[in-house]
Amino acid sequence: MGAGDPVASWPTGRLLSVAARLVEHSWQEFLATRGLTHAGLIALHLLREGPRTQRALAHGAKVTDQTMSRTVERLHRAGFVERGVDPVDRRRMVVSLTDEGREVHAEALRAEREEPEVLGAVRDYEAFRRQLVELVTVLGVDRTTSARPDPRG
Amino acid sequence: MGAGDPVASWPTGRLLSVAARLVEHSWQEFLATRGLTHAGLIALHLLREGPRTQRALAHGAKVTDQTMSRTVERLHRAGFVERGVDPVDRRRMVVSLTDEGREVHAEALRAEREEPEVLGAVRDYEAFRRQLVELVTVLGVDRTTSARPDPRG
DNA sequence: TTGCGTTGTTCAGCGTGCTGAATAATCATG
DNA sequence: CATGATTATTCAGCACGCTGAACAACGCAA
Repeated sequence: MGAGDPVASWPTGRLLSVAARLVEHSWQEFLATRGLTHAGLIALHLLREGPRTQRALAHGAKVTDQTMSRTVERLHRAGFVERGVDPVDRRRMVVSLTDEGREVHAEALRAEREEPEVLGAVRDYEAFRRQLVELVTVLGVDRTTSARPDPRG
Repeated sequence: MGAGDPVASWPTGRLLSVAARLVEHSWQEFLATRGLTHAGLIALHLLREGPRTQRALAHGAKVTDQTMSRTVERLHRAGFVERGVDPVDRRRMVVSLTDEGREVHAEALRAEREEPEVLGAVRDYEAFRRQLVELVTVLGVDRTTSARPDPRG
């Protein structure tokens, strides 16, 4: 029994963090058996409508460029994405899905739809999600390397 | 502008994870200037009513023993906790707050109360928190090393 | 063309989570 | 008392987030 700790007294950030871990944990088996990870899955998701640069992926996933760099590298090692230098701007890496990547992402979407079992714990699930989306949208305006508040003096 | 990524289509686990990061990020300055971290703060919080073993802390924080081991080690290095071997059971490490630890925790509590600015993004904040608490409570029954579902045959 | 600021990616290093495995102390048994 | 299982902690190693810094390619201006 999980006794003795009044979770209700935790700061919201910690609640979110623990909730995230617990929910993502329920995906571990699915992901592990496919050689995929949470971070990778979001990148795949962002690539579903066509190739993107790493920076675009980082921005879309709301992580830093550095983090996305490693995520893409991992996805590439696993064979889920292809990377190539953008001929127009050779600084850029253009990332695109492989067939395997597209396949595993489709499978994840299916599993996602079929397994909301875990979230049965939440009463008004839709409202809860809306609030999360709102929070992420408002706070997550920028999560890139250059996160200066005011570039102009 | 945070454009081009329909956050609303993300899986809930990822939404939680990003929300957690964004909210915790808003605490970074406070924590960094005190040589404290998110993980450490929860441990301090759990110690406010007296000494605890590391395992108890891990259980309370819903992390593994291994993770708590490092967290406590860091807190100790920073001078916020004292560790000692339990004379009754010499396997156990008994962790207790130092004066500095108690002080910084009190300060954090104050700051927490004064700065819900960030969460202004959430409409029904109290309901949101209740849902989080519920989620964590239901899913987070056990997060220890020994996570066998049913010890009895 | 040279020079310099900007941009896109990567490297280094740290904190926090995990799993698996080692170690040490305790408990339970013979 | 020896033996083995359990318990509490730690070590090793990985994933994923961050910051700071390095680097190459681009863009613009002199």
